[in-house]
Amino acid sequence: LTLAIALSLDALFMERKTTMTVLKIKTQEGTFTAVFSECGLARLEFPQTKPAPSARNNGQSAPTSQQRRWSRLTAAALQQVLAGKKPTALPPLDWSGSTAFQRRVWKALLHIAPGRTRTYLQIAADAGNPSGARAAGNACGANPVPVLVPCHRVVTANGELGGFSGGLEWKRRLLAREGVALSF
DNA sequence: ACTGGGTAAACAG
DNA sequence: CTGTTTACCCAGT
Repeated sequence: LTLAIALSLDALFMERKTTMTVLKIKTQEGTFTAVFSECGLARLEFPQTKPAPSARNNGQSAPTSQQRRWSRLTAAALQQVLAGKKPTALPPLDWSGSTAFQRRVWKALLHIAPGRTRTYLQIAADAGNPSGARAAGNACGANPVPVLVPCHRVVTANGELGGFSGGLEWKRRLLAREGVALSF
């Protein structure tokens, strides 16, 4: 019963899936891939070391002028965070499809200043669930816009690094840029 | 250093 | 709804 309802809702969502445009963003650290919807930046991918996995740069619709503007905002913000600074502006973020808990977690991440860290437990509390540290970790792992939404500033309560969707090397590098002393 | 119980959220079936 | 999987935490060995 509930399964059937879930399936039909899913079908509805699939039906109104918006077209995404994919743009490359060059930095000193490599070429990032940004995916824009009509609502804003939906995803940011780290430079791909190996092949070209984002298979679809081909059949995309041309970026709107708005999306080109968002792309410039994204590029500028990216440079600033990579330099260890707080970005002066962010593009609008498309968090559609995420849960309320995830959005609360991601919003809390935006309040962590460069050079500061916060634990999964603290983020869970920020998001309104003090016993949800593990769930907060899951939400961080599902963050579609790493770097700009600084999930790399979240570490474990016992002083370890925790995980990182883009690979722990990136997490270490980003924290080092911000002057965070790493003891691992 | 390791283990086990507690805990929450997303997901597949 | 049940089971499985986590980027966790804490108190015991």
